[in-house]
Amino acid sequence: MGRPKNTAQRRAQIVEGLLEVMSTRGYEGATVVAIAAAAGLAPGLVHYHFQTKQGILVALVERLVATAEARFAARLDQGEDTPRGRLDAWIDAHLAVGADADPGAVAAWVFVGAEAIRQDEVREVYGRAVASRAARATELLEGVLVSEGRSTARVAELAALVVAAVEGAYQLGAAVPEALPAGFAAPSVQRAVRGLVDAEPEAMPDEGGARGS
Amino acid sequence: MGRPKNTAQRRAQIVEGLLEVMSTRGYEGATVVAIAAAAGLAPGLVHYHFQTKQGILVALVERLVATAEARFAARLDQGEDTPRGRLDAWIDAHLAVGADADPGAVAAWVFVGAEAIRQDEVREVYGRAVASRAARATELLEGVLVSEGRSTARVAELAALVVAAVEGAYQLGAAVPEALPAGFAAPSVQRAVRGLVDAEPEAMPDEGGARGS
Amino acid sequence: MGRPKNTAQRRAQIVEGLLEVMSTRGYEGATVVAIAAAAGLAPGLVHYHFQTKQGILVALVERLVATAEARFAARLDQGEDTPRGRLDAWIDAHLAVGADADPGAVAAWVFVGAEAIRQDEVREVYGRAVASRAARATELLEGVLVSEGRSTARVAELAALVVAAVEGAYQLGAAVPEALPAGFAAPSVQRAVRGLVDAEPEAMPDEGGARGS
Amino acid sequence: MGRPKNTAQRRAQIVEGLLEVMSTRGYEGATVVAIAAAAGLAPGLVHYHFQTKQGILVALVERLVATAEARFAARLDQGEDTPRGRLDAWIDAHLAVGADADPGAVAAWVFVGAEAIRQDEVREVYGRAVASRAARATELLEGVLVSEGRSTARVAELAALVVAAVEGAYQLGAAVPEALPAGFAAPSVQRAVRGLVDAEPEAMPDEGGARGS
DNA sequence: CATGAATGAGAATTCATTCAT
DNA sequence: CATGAATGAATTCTCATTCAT
Repeated sequence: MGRPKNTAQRRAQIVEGLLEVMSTRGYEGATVVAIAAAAGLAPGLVHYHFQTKQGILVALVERLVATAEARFAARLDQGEDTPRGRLDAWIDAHLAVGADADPGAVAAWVFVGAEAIRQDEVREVYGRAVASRAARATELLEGVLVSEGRSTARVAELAALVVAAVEGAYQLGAAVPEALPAGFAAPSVQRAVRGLVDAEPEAMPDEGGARGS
Repeated sequence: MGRPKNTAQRRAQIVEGLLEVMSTRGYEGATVVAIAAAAGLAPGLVHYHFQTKQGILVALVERLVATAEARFAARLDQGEDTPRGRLDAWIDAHLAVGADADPGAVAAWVFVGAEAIRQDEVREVYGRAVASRAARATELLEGVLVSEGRSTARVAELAALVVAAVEGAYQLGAAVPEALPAGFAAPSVQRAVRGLVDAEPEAMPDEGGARGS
Repeated sequence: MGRPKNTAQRRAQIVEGLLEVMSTRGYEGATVVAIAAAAGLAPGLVHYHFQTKQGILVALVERLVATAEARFAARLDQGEDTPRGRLDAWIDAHLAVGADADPGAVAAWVFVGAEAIRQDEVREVYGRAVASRAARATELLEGVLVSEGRSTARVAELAALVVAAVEGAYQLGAAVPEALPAGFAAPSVQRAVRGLVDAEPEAMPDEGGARGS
Repeated sequence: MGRPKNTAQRRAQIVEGLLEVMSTRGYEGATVVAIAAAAGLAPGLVHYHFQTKQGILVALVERLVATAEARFAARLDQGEDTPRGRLDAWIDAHLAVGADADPGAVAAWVFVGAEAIRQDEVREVYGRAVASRAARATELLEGVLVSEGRSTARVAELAALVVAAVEGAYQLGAAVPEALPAGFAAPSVQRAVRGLVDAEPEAMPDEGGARGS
């Protein structure tokens, strides 16, 4: 009785519409009418499924985070299951330009980052995404450091650096891709991380023992 | 006879007004009326000195670039005049949070980066700024690599990484500063760069000889 | 399901609003707010149905042309069906001040003519209107000339003169009606056209024969 | 003592500036800054010599009228001194496209005519110009009619028709010159007037006698 | 749920006019 | 007289949101 709800699908459609429009026009430039058109829906429907435009943006952040995590999971399944392999998979998931790359998503993410400065609700969800990403990077880096007998004292700092480099690569890639050297992407950062890990001092017996045993 | 021109001063005032407003409200949120108010001017005057709002943004990019370069120059004068000292001065000029730090400028720069995706004229001037920054980073890194007998083969890649990390640090610092570990800034990156340099292979006799002799 | 479209009706309303306001205030003086008020609509609605104000003007030109043609058709139905009767009907349709006269439309048409000098799109549609009017005048004059055994060599020139006189009468009638002698209008021009036709030389046997037999 | 006044020259310069700008952009489009630029003056000077922009328009009307009258006077000096010669000279002065023709002035005059509908002060001076033109046309036509022994009963109507045709030719010539047949101008109207004169009935003995004695 | 019209508060930009120098 | 900056009201156009159908 009654028609089956299709709310979830409609919401997803609208979020994709925002992603599409926002990747070239930014958040302010993504009018509700344009979002609806990109989603193939009538404008009025947008506000039936989302109370405000900001709500779509929040949903988009979650969608972008989920996609990146899915990419990581997919790469984990294919790659070597070593600490370094896992870290490389994570970097690759975030920077690769392979088949599942999405330049539009990169641009959209940059706009999300800018909106996070202005809108509290966006800041919150963006902050959670960054924090979760940093936590994952920390965990993966720690695995590598421990497995190579290095000190983990500075792991948070290293993770922050990696996350910052990823965000910065998004920004540059979206705005001025020609400014990046040809082939700059995952391999560059993977190599760099290797250098950073090697630069860490060896672990104190205690430290290594505490975690490794 | 006649009234003296004061365009240069007024333009500077207006640019500062945009910087002030934009650092918290973004570019779209920086209305001409708000800019004028921040500059202490009548709204109509803004368009007497700038044809369009975009023109103010372009002028702001130039102002931000010039300020960063002045900070670098100032640090060069105080620091050690060694390849590493110069590189550290550059990083410090771009990431330090000292007396001449300007959090507003950081946020504004992030918004500039986002606008560069949408507006061709902004992309152009932003692209020039990034390219010049990358060129400077390349030059300084090359100095360090050569002085330490390392290969310069990957210097462009390293420079891009450093520039990306700086942009990313701006983004994170402006939007979610609490996500960065306490004290994350210039020293972190300086340390990391040291690690990256050390990770580079030793220069081939030819290469090193050509430069080192 | 869904809300029915009413664009055609709203557009017509808005065009009438422009006609009303423009007839006394001109095109520049017809602000979108004034047009909306005259149409009994909210200002924002105007730009929902027309992308630009110029678009309303173009639609108005079409409306004015259509009205004049309808007046001509109506007079054709009532009058004698002779070449001269048709020509007189046309002149009357364009210059009469009877029950279906519209002084506002005359003033609006003058403003349209002025805008045609400045705006390409208006020039285009105004040019089409003038050309079609001239073509009709040519056709009707030719009918009269042939039926009276006159040469049609100068028919284009005569038609241009008649069209110019009509445009000029609009201009004078709208701006300085007191400058026109009492009763100046259709009858004057009809009489004058009669004189012009009579002043044409008789048709060459060939010419007359081809058409007149 | 003191510098010599150059007010008259400056006013003339400004009027020419308005003429130049207005001929392509219309009256509203002729901003004070643009007028000043066309006149080679500083914007502030304009309002020193004219209280309002409308004042410049009024002066322009006078300038255009004076120019046309000067053209007529010049042609009178060269042509035959017969009633028909004088009438032809007048038509030629108003419609010729010879060396002293000024397409810009024609367009400007059309804009003046439109402004006359909206602005009382312009209507007044435009009305005077039209009335004086009609009076002159009446006088010249009357001369021809009398000299050819025609009734002058309808002279006012004929004069109005000629003046209307001239205004209409300005309108069409300025907006859609391609709509006029090649060579349409003074000769066409001169020929037409000849036809109109011939179509007038012969004068009653009284009428002719009253004026001719 | 869906459609598309309606609202009204701004947004950037323009500009005649004024005025300090 | 001359210069060019300053003012502020008005203009077109945009758009998130609401709502009738």
